[in-house]
Amino acid sequence: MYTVSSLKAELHERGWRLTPQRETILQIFQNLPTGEHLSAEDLHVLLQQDGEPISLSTIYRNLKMMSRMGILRELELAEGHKHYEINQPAPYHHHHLICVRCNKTTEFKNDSILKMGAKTAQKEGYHLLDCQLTIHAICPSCQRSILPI
Amino acid sequence: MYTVSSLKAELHERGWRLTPQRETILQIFQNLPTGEHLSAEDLHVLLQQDGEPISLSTIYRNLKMMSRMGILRELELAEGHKHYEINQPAPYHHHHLICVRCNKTTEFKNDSILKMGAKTAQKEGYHLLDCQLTIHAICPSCQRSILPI
DNA sequence: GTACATAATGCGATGCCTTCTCAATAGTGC
DNA sequence: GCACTATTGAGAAGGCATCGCATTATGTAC
Repeated sequence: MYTVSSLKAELHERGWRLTPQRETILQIFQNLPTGEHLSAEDLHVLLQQDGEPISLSTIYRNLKMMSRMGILRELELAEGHKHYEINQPAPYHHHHLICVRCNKTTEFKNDSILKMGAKTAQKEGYHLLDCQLTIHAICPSCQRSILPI
Repeated sequence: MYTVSSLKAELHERGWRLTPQRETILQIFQNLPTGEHLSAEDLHVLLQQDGEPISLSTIYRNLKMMSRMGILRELELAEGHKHYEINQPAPYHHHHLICVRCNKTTEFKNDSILKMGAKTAQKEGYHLLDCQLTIHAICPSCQRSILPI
């Protein structure tokens, strides 16, 4: 599990600082039930409710930073804005099946996908951060409905 | 290859119409070299240069519609806006490796991923439209640079 | 412990991609 | 050819995300 002290170490390596805001954000994601993901706005509201508000600018900046460090995954689901979740190795690592009509999102696991992703990145000399298989499809219920696309 | 007449048939099934604009957009994507993808804006400019301008509203509407029909793939690369390309089966089907620092995007093929995606969709009763493995990583050149994240 | 350099925060303004509204246009079936 | 209505085009509006800058505060050196 990625800890606050490993975050601190990694930040210091680059001459950056550990702030209470960064620590809080990391902890929120660590305590989130597996497979739950938050948008920047969700996180903003959640923190206000918890009585430790963090400005939206800071949230956006740190979500982006933590994604680029490989700590978080940036998900493009179907709602038109990004979602974030903690980035975990197998066997917690998972992927998403999305209905393009009702936006219903289902998780599924498949460890060989992560292996393939790692192999591809390695072959090209890339340092892997995240690897997501996103399936766009139409769910059974939407297939039955006559509603337009 | 998906043709104009199959587009027409599929539109008519739903009570929709084949317009010159839709025909033009489909043809542009069909004639694009494999692996090239366009943003809405790219397409808009391209059409103006070709002397058959189509309004941005219409472009956005039809790109979305054709993605939801499974004709186009909607790609989330790293530039902050969507890109589109024609959706092709194996062995043309491919995936993307993206450097989160310089946004360099590389394609790679792996037919077993499409098979897994199809199997997953089928198992859940979904009608598959598209399946993309997106790898976020840091390219060799950016690993060497000292530049911040 | 104190002081300093500068990274990070918060606020509001700004930007950009995308969607919406609505009158005008044009496919389709009869 | 006519009626019906899906579609288009133009501009306005919306929403997510980023930027600029004054203020705050972390980490380091003394």
